[in-house]
Amino acid sequence: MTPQSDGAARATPARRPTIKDIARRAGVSESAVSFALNGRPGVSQGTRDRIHRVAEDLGWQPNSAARALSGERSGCVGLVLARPAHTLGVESFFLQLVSGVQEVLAARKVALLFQVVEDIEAECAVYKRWWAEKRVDGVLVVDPRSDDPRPELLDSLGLTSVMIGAPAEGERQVSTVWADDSAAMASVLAHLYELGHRHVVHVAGLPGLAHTERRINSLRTQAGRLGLTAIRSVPTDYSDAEGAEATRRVLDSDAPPTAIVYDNDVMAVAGVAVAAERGIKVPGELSIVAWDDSALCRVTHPRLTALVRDTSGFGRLAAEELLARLDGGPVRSLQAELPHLEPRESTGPPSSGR
Amino acid sequence: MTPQSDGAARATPARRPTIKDIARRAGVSESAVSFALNGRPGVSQGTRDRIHRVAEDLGWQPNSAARALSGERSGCVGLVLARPAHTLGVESFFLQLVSGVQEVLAARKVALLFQVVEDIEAECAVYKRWWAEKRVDGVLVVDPRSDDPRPELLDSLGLTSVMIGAPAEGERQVSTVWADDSAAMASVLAHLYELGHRHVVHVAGLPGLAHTERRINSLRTQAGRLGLTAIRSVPTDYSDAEGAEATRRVLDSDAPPTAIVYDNDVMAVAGVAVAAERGIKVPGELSIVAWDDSALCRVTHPRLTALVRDTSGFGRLAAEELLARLDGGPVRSLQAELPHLEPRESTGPPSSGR
DNA sequence: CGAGGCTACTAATGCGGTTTAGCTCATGTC
DNA sequence: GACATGAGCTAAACCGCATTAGTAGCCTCG
Repeated sequence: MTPQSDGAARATPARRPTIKDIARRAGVSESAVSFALNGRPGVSQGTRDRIHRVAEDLGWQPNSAARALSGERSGCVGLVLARPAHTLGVESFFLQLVSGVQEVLAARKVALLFQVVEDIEAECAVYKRWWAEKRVDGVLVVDPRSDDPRPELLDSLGLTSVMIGAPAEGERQVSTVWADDSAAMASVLAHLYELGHRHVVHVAGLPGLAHTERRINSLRTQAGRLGLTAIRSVPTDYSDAEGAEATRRVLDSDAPPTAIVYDNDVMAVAGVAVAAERGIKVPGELSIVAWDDSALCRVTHPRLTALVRDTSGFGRLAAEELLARLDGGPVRSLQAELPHLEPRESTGPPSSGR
Repeated sequence: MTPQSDGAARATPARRPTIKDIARRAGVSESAVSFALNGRPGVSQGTRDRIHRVAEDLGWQPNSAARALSGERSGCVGLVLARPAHTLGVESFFLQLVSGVQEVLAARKVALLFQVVEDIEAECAVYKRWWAEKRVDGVLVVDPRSDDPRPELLDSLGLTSVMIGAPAEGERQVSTVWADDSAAMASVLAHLYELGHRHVVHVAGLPGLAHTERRINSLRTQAGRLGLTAIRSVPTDYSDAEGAEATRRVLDSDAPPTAIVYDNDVMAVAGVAVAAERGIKVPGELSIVAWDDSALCRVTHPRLTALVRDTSGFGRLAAEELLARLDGGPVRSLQAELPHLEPRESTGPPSSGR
């Protein structure tokens, strides 16, 4: 193969410097370099400084593979998203979460391994493989479920992990970062109650997810407390299609609600579209609340009242807890800041006619 | 620290099996195991089969660090997203792209390292660090710009890479996967022209991006060819806010257009909201086209005519090209399937009054 | 029948770090 | 002045795999 015809040929790139190079230039042994660069005792301050200077000069960075092989850290944490491909990408939640996670990880030079899979079985398989390959030091786990198999698996593998979204069940060595969905639901209902709504429907997300269950339960409890009569939750898969479908069914029922709470922004927007389609005035004849704020909620007409969460802050919190755990910290359960309701134009008093 | 009080303590997890374990169980040397498991010659079929069985039994997986250290592959590719945190997460483009990328990578057991940074300088720093740490074998690069510094950097580092979105400039060793934005813009304009529109505005994306420039140029060319009179492009940052703002300015001008083409779905939806706000009928008084389809385009009222691209297919194509390059394939420039227009309810003939 | 060649395997080395054991020399102690 | 001590450094082993350089045994052939 001639150099000029080989598509993959290129000028030899600069060689990566190693601690051996540093040792030679600084006139010390490789071990001294390792000690100095890792801040361990065994080298004088003078030598230490000299080694640091040389390393800087050479632009040395530790070879992550070598470090992972000898030390026990790979400098990498993982995040798996189990979602069928077609439901991906509409919600802003994940990218925001990830951007928060990154902020914290990047500061500590920890990389994030990301994988999208079809279902939870595939997700578990990924954890097993990552563990066997020693690819990650720990993982962030999203979408906790009621009766979730993952904590047990992660525990048995000894993979340090942080669950994002629901408090831990049982005695697992899994930290948790969660938001108080119950209190949030209570604040949404309080808002609607004050406006005069007595008949509210909750278009919920996937039934298996822990936070869905918590929201549904909270809805029941609050309804009892406030003395609301007709309330119920309708499960969906979070897609715009099912959100619209659920809205149609609910509006077609004998006693349609005066307000609907949607478990994500996409479904809420779909709900607005269905109302528009039928000539139902929002908020005059129907009030709408979206769980999770995003640009979406601001581009509809009317703009949507939404439950605002600091999603990227949530990500930061989770990443910090994971790093703390990797540093030997205890298993903890951390609660994120309580979401607050941002009233906009999609909620108002119900029309007296109904 | 006593075991029972140590939060991080846990039952010793199963030890990872190594090729040494396999060698012992199979009664051969470690090298024989390595040969057998990597499909190299030097072992008889019988021994090969036996080794494979033992490896299977033990649930062996290659330690990625060890492999990266001895072989030259890390089994990992990278993707950096340079976006200010607040503009993240609204577009469906990236998650869809990533999900396509994953499909291909997962099949080959290649991991994806993902990073979100603020700007292109930080992006370049990440490439340098990844290279120095030998963390990735190659990278996928998104959001190509006119006058992009990244191909040169990647080339000098010798980091195998695939640009997603624009054909390569110059003589860089960088493959490209791109869509024909010019032809796509032409098809959008043809559609509007046939409906009778002669005055079209293009609410474009970020001015520095290569595909933005291509779309703008194509708009000019086509306008000349079709004999459209008043046409122009307005740059934005892709956000709903700027999309709405641009729409207001355009509608307030002396000669408002009869149709607007938006460079992404979010801005198009924002445009619909502005029209609704002002009581302008869509498509009666204003036709709207969104570049990129998503759930968003289907939940508005009316539903939006959109330019549909197979985004996850795009991701698959890019990932395949990257793997091919890593296997020694030549630098190529691949064109993705031409986007097609999906006419929905937001486009129609212009009102004669205008 | 011995040289040469092939097959099937083993031993040894290296990748780039970390870590343990050991070594040298100056210092303090009684 | 003999001896323990500790600071400051080096040599060597090791992590788990890939790879190169053998080596032993068998077959072929002049």
